[in-house]
Amino acid sequence: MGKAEENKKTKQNALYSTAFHLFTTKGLAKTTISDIVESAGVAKGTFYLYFKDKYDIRNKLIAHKTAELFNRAFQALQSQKKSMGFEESLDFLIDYILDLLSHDKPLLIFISKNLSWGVFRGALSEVTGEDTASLDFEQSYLGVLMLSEKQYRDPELLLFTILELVGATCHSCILYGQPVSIEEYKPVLHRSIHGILKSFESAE
Amino acid sequence: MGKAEENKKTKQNALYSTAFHLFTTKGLAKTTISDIVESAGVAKGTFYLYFKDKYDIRNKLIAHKTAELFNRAFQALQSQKKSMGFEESLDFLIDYILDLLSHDKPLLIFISKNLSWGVFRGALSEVTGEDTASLDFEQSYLGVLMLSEKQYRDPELLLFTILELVGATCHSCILYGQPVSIEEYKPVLHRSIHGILKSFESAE
Amino acid sequence: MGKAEENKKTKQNALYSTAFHLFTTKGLAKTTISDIVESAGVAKGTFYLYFKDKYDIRNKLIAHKTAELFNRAFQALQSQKKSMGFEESLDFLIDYILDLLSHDKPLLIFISKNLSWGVFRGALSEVTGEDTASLDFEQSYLGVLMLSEKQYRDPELLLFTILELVGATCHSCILYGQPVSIEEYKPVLHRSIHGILKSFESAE
Amino acid sequence: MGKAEENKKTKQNALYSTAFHLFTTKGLAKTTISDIVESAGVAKGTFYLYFKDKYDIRNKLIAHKTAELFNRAFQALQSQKKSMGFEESLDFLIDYILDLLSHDKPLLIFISKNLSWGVFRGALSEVTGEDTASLDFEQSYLGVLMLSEKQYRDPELLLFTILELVGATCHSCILYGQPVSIEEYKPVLHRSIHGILKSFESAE
DNA sequence: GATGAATGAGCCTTCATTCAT
DNA sequence: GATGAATGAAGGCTCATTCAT
Repeated sequence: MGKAEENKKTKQNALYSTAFHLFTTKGLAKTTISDIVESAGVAKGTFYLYFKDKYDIRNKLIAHKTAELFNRAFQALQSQKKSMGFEESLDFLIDYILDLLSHDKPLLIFISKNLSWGVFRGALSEVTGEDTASLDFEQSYLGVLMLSEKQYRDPELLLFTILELVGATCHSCILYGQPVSIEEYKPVLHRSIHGILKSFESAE
Repeated sequence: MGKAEENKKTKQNALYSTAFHLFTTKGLAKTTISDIVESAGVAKGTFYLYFKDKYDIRNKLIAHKTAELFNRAFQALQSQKKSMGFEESLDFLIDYILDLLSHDKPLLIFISKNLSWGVFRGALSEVTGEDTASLDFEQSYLGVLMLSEKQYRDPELLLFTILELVGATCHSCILYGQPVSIEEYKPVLHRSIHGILKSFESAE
Repeated sequence: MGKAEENKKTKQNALYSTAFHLFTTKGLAKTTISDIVESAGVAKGTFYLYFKDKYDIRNKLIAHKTAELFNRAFQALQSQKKSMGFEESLDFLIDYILDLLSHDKPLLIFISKNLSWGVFRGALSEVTGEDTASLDFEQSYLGVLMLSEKQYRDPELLLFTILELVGATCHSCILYGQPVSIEEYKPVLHRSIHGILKSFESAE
Repeated sequence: MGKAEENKKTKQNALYSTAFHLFTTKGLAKTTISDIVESAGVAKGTFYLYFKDKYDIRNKLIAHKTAELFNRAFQALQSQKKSMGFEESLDFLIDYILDLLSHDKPLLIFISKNLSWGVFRGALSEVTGEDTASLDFEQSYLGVLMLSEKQYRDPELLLFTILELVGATCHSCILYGQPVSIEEYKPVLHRSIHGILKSFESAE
C-alpha cells in the first residue's frame, strides 16, 4: 500500500470513528457534518469524498458494527472448551451479547435505534459480501440449532422471536434500568426464552 | 365554554392533528414548524402559544395516542358478552391492538418509534393525570390478571416481557412483512406468549 | 397602507435597487445573495421571503426596467408639441432611448444582456398585467405606425428588425465605442433604418 | 512530433472538445472544471497545465470556433463556379452562415452569447496570429466588396451594421423561432440588408 | 390572544486550486 | 508532465424564534 493510499484509509477511519462517537453521544439529529470533520481533523470537503451525507456514513456504520458484534459472540462460542447443547449455546450467545452491550451503551443505543429484522439481514449479508473472511451468521445459527436433540418448527421465526424479545427488553433494562436492571432481568429473560422454545417444539 | 375559549381549543386541536399527520407522513425530522402551522391554518406565533417546540408537541401526542389505544382495547374487552379467562383475555387484547395497528400503520410507526417502557408508564400516568375520565391501565391489567386461576411471579416483568415482544415483532411484521406477515405471525406469537406465561407460573 | 405593509414594501424596494446596482456593477455571476442583503441592510432570510433565488429577482427587474424605458420614450413622444410623421416619430423614439441608455450604461448592460424578442414581449405584457396604468406598448407602436402615409408589410417583423438592429449596434457603440462612438454611429443608424423601412414598403 | 508531444496534444484536444460540449449543453455557469476533466478523462491537475481557468478555455474556444465559421463560408464562396457580384456574394455568405448555424444550435448559442464587434475583431486576429494558414477575414471582405460596381461609404460601419443585424435577428429566429422561423425571416432579412446597402451608397 | 414579517445563526454542499507523489 | 486526494473559503438556503402590531 502506497503512502497516499495509507493516508486515505487513515482519514476515512478517522471519519468513521468520530462519526460513531458523535452519533452515540449527541445523537444523529444533533450531529452535523461540521462536527464530524472538525473532530476528525479533516477538511469539510474530505467528508464528501467518501460519503454522500450523514445518513450514508450512519448506514455503513450500522452494517459494520452489527456484524462485528455477532461475529464476536460466535467466535467466543466456538472457542469455548466444553461442548454445549443447543439451549445452553443460545443462553451463552445471548449472555455474551448482553454483556458486551451492557458495557458499551453507546453501541447499544446506536444499534438498537437503527436495527430491524430487515436491515439486520441486509447488514450482515452486505458486510459478508464485502469481507469474505467474515463469519456466515446464518450458517452459525443453523449449526447451533442442530446441536439440539429436539426438533423445532419455523427456525427462522424462532430466531426472529427471540432476537426481537432480547433486543427490545435489553434496550429498556440496560439503558434505563426499566423496569429492572439487566442483571435482575436476565434470569427472567432466559426462562422466557425457554418458554418460547418449548412453544416451538414440534412433536417428534 | 366561552367563544374565545372554544376558538382556542379549535386552534390547538388543529395543531395536534396536523402535527400528527405530518409526523407520520414526512417524519419528525423533515417536519418543520412552518409546515405544521401552514397546514393547520394558524400563524407561526400561535404555535408558541401552546407548545415549546416540535418535541413538546410530539411528546404530548405520543401520550395521548398511546393511552387512547390501550383504553380502546380494554373497553372492547369489557363490552364482550361472554366471560373470558386470563389467557383468553390477553389474547383478545393483543389481537385487538394488533388489528388496530395493522390498519393504522402511521400510528404504529409513530408510537413504536417513540415508545419505551419508561415513557409508556409516564405517558399513561401523565394522561391519567390530565384527563380523570381515562381508564387506569394498571388497574385494568391487574383486574385481568386476577381472572386467572394460576399464580404468576413478577406480574410487572411479565407485562413488560409480553409488551416488548409484541411491540418489537409486530413492528417488523406489520410494517415490513418481515420475516412474515402479521397474520402468519399471530399464531406463533400467541404460542410464544403462552410459553412465556408458563415460564412465569409460580408453583402454588 | 399599514405601517407593517409600508415597511414590507421598503425592504422589497431596497432589495430591488441594490440587486440592480450589484448586477450592473459586478455582473450577475459574481453577485451573491449575501452581497445583496448586506448592501440592502436586511437579513438573509428576508431575501427568500420575496424571491426564489438570484434569477427570480433578475427576471423581475428586467421586466420592470424594460417596460419603464419604453414607456418613458412614448410619453416623451406624446408630450411633444409639434406633430410628427411616422419616420420622424420613429427617429425620435430611437434617439430618445439611445440617449437614455448612453447616459445609463449600467441599464444598457443589464437590459441588453438579458433581452430577447421573447422575453421582451413577455416582459411588457407581464408588467402591463400587474400595473394596469402602464402604457400598452403594442398599441403605441401601431398608433405611431398609422401616422405614416405609406403602407408597410409585416409590421411585426419590421419592428423586430429595427429593434434588433438598434439593440445590437448601440450595445457595441455605447459600451465599447466600437467600431465608432454612438454619436458618430447615429446618423448611419438612421439612414440604415430608413433603408430598412423602404425595403418593407408595400406597393401603393 | 514526439510521442510525448502527441500525447500532450491529445489531452489538450480532449479538454477543448469536452469543454465545448459541456458549455453548449449545460451552459458556462453550470459547467465545472471537474465536469470537464472527468469527461475528458484526464486528471484535475492536468487542466491547469494548459489553461488558467474556465474563462480562459472559453475564450480560446470562441476565437477558434468563430474563425472557423467565417473561413468555411469564404472558402465555400471561393469554390463557387459561377462568378457573383457583391450583393450576391453577400447574400451567399449570409445564407451559408445562417444554414450552418441553424443546423448547429449549440454553436450558435455559444458564439452569439459571447460575441461582440470587439471580441470578433480580436478573436480573428488572435487566431490568425497563431495559425498562419488561416484566412485573412479583412482581406476577404474587402475583396468581396470590390466586386461591386457601386461605391460604399464607411465600409467598416457597413460591415458592422450588417453583422449586428444578422447576428441579433438570427439568434432570435433560429433559437426561439421568434417572431418567425429563420426560413420565413430570410427573405425579409435580405431585403433589409439591401435597404441598408442602398443607404450606404455614395453618390459617384 | 393572534399575527406573520423579520431575523440570523448555522447548516449543507460545491468547487477552484494546490501539491506531494 | 500527470495525477487526484485534500483543502477550505464561500455560497445557497432553512427554519426556530421573536416581537411590533
